[in-house]
Amino acid sequence: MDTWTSRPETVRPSSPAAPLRIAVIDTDSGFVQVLAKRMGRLGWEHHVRPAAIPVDQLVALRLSALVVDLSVLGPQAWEYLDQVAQDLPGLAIVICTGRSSVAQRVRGLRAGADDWLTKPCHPEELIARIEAVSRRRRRTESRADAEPVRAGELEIRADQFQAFVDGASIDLTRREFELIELLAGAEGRVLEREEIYQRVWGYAMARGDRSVDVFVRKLRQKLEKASADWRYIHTHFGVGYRFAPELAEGAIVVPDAPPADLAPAPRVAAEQPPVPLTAR
Amino acid sequence: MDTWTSRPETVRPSSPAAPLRIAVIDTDSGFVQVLAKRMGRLGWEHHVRPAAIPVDQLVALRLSALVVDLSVLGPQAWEYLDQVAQDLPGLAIVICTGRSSVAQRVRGLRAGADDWLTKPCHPEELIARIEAVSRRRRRTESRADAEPVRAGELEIRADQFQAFVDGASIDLTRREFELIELLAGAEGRVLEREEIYQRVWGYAMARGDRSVDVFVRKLRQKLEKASADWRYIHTHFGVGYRFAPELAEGAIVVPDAPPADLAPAPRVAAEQPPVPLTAR
DNA sequence: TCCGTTGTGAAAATGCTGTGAAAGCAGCGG
DNA sequence: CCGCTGCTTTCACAGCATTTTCACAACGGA
Repeated sequence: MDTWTSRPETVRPSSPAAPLRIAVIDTDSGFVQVLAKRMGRLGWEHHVRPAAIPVDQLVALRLSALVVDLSVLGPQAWEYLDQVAQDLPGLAIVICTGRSSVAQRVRGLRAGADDWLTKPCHPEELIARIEAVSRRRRRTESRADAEPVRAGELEIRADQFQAFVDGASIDLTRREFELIELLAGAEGRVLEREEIYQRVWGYAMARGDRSVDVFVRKLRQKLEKASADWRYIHTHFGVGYRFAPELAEGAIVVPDAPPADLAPAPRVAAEQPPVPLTAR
Repeated sequence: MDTWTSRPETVRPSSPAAPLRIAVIDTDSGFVQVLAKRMGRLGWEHHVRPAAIPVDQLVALRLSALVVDLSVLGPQAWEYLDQVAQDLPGLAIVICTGRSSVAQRVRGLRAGADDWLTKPCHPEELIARIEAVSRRRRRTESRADAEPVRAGELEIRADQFQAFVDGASIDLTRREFELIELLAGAEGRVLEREEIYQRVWGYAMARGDRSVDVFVRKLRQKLEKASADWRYIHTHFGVGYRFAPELAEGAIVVPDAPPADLAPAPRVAAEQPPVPLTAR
């Protein structure tokens, strides 16, 4: 074996980024214990379970990654893997299990697993693989210090889970807030329903689910009531929604400091034809 | 060993999504040959090199993933890995190399490698791991950060599902957009109707289906209205269509700083014979 | 000139989105 | 334990944007 092994093996410190949330499904108490300690020291939140975690509970955990020993799951391992991968497409899955055939590993990876590690393995390698697999994921930046987003007359304050117009709360529910936060954060991009659902609800959208539409309606109602001259959420037919504050047609611009006559482009227009609700 | 191994090991067919672009840096000709054949059959574009590929060349290759045997790189392996990971953060890196220590693997993964596979290994497992890694990679990138394509007066923005002229939306529907996106992406190549249909509609075109023609017409109409001096979509009789922005015959080239008196582009010479729509 | 291919306009079919309301659910105070 | 309350999910329907289909005209190539 040649030279690439010869250089010093300094291990770069792991990034201090946002803490990961990990669940480990395993019964090997020794292994799990070491792992838990290591994750604790890294500041990762972790849950250890000796059996499969139902999908809806997984959703509630809002994990970054799931580590599974397939042998713990018994005969339903593949089924479980399929289901988790399908319902939580954003979740990183690392399989860490005993001896296996190539075909099994291939099957697992194709089913949606992100990595497959064979036991016995060194905990540090597992940690490194979890990191590698989660690297792209920029989960929750702490809401606390996120500065308020302003758009049109709207002010979105992540630290309060609330949006304001003129300093008055719009009175959004949690989901409504998460939705508008996501849309507003996407900065004018069109978001597809599936992506919206996935990121707000935390799991895959069932075919035919209209929740996103319904919440968009509720948002539009509340926004309309509080900030009538503005249109914030635009529909892209067959695609999804886009957030962008725009003055409603027919809205009269009231200047901040009234130089009433040289009026900076009062965009009005008498009888405009009614605006179709869909933008494109 | 228990029951999870007992279920049938049907391997799910890999997704028919966009073909991957892979480079393999390895000197093990036998292994590489098998690999290349397999990738070929999957429709992946692949390059095989017996030595490190300079970073600027890597950029030009526009890869989805890079497979490296570190032992080929010699003493500069780590350095190279660091550099590639840093300069091409969007590139998936799979290390496939001979025996290694845990510390080496950890180091490689921390440095930015997405996976590490130990030789000897089964080509199919490597393929599956490349797929897994690309899958994850692609999820995070999506259309969001794809930069706009410009052609003639046209700007195609994937994140908006829309095309613009002068910053104004052309008002394309979803299918129209997907069609022009495909055509523009093919950059001057002639695409056959079957291929267009297959890639935009997602399934095989029925004999006699005219949808493609109809949508080309709609696109041409909208493009003509917004960007009259340009012809973008060219018909190739008996074959299909080709996208290429070309100044219309008879269009007057308006200089950047227009001499005010010869008027803003009164396009057209008197009766030109109508331009044949078909190019050849 | 003839035949198959492509352009065109409009009708018909499809299926997406907006909407109001009812049904499900979780938390709470009594 | 019960019923209330507010939020979320589901449903059915109306309206209409988009897509598909069709018949026919125009055109390209031999």
